[in-house]
Amino acid sequence: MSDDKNNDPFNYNPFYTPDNIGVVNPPEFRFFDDDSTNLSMFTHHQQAPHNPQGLNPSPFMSFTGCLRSSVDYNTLSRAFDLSCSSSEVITPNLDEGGSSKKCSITEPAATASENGPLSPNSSVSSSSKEAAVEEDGDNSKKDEDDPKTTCNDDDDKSKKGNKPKKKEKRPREPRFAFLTKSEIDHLEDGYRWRKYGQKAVKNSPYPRSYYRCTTQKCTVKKRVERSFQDPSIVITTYEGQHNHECPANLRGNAAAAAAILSPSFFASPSAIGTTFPHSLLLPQFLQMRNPSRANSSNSMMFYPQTLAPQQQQFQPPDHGLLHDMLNSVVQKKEP
DNA sequence: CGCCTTTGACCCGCGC
DNA sequence: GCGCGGGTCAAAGGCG
Repeated sequence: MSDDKNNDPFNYNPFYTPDNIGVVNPPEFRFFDDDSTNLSMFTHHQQAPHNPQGLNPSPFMSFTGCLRSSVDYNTLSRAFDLSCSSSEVITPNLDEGGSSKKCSITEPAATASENGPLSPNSSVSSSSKEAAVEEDGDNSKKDEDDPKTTCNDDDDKSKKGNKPKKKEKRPREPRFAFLTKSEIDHLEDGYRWRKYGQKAVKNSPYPRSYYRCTTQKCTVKKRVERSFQDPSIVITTYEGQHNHECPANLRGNAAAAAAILSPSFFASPSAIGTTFPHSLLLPQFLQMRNPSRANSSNSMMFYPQTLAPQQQQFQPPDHGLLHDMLNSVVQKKEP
């Protein structure tokens, strides 16, 4: 699937957006979201010229929002809605003719928000495959819901025993990938994760680790892999939405974080006090505030689009998750 | 003892 | 149909 009819893997740039993906101005960073059938690319300008809703103008707010709920469209919408003109979601809907559907971020996000930010049922209505997964909480997600209890009796051999009933294709939840410059693979983001697998990545000396949120009923997963071309880059892919409060916040870490982080940066105190996550953000924050002090040990990657793909030092993983996700995007756009 | 990581095996989708 | 690779399971062991 990731087989690249794409381009030269060594010159591949997942952050390169051909024209029809959407025009963006530097500087910016982007979030990639992929549910394997719907892939969305979020672009966000670092400078929000206008903040109509009085929301936090900081680009980090977007990031924190993403981390908080991983793929909380509602949060994203608010975060990115700093400037409606500059935020957009490109959703190539592979199921519907395959042509990229480009829309304002308010569209999918608003749909989600109508149902509540964390409601697993927040179906994105029509084309919400991801919502379908979460919502009919039944056992379409056999592994998420406490695998031990759900795989009851007989058919726990779901592993080996092929169920007679045709299994519908399990739609994947939307995903977001973050690139982080860090020496440690598993970055602390405030949530508790349990590692449930590790796989070698093809053509990469670095394995990919699979984590699941340890909170009950929470289906969020994340995958962590390291770019083999730039080992200092950690690619973290979140999948799903947290349906609970960030444990770090509950433990009062948020208060500490809020104490450290200047409110002037985060115009919305509530955003900090209740949801701001995590030590992960701190280095980025420090780097932002004082770039000279920040070394590269743990910093969020931003991709100024001023750099042409060929100019960028960082070469994303050829066979990583981003590659997969981006492949679908690029392939969509190529006739 | 509870929680976590490790790791080999298994499942499944996809391309050939 | 087969092989490959990604994703997941679950037993075993480690650690605090």
